[in-house]
Amino acid sequence: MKLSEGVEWGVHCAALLALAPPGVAVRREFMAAHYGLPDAYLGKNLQALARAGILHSVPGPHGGYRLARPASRITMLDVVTALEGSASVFTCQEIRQHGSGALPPAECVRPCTVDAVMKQAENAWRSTLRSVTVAELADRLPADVRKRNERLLGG
Amino acid sequence: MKLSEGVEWGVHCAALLALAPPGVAVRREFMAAHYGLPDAYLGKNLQALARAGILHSVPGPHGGYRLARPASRITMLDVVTALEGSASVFTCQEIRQHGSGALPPAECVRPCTVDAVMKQAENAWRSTLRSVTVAELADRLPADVRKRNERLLGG
DNA sequence: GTCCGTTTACTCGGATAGTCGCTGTCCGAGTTGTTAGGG
DNA sequence: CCCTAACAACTCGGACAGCGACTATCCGAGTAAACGGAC
Repeated sequence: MKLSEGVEWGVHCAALLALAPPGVAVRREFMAAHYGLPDAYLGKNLQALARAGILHSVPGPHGGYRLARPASRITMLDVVTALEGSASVFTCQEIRQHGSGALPPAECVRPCTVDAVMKQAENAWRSTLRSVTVAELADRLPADVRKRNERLLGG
Repeated sequence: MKLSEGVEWGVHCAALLALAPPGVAVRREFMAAHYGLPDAYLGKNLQALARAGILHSVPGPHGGYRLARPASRITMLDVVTALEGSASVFTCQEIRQHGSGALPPAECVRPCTVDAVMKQAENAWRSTLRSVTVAELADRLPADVRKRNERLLGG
């Protein structure tokens, strides 16, 4: 039970792309070098973000990746879901209905309590991630760092 | 990113053990049959719970597992942590300090914003799981089911 | 009848294979900018 | 000088190995009960 390493990469790269001028694509190799990541494998993760409609990929010279919509409309949950899949962390196997102690369907009209608590916990986790946008992550960078990155991406 | 299947087994078995008379151990095979689980592999998970001090294992005839402390003092988080490990779901690799865009240590006095949000989300998740005890799970069973299980375990 | 030693059966525990998904890498498809040639 | 067409370089995209963790299983170590015999 741990998140893929690429989640951290995706969030940081999205926050970095938020500092690029609108419509400008950033090369994959640049982001990989900027954060010291393996170039090819980073592409694997950015692909997933592009498929999810979070990033837009531009091929050819002057190509790269740009945000598919304003950074203020991209939450951390969006990035995590795109990279980890939308499946629940916990999937109830309904073991209460199996084995020698199986409950009859009449007793299982109400959802499994264990599953309910797990879902509630996961919702709390998701809500926290949904409450933070990529734009906010970019804004919370130190001012000088933000300016430096904007200069690197703008030129 | 998904929980081990054994988590569900562990929680249900703990809730079942909460219905057994104090001091009485329940055989592993009984629990496996009760929920339709693979006997040997269930043992692997119960071992982890025993090592974590949640269950107490009793060898020999009339042996089995019993709760190591009152069910009201065992939370779902305890069970999950025992089976999945205490490591964080997200581990910040501090990529902001690596690569060509590495930040100087002076800029990294404050923790990484991404890491902070991830920790906050995970704390929300953990808090929800910590708020429910195994005793409550057992109490929320339908009354007739609870009585039936108590009778199965008591005799 | 009581006590003790042996036997027996039963339970958990760790060590051992199999499978799936994440990690890491490579080369090909597609697009754009460039450049050379002709009008 | 301008237009066109072919070329070349650069970018992402999907297909191909490597590794670790979860899944599944088996047999041995240890224990408590039961049983038989002696006193």
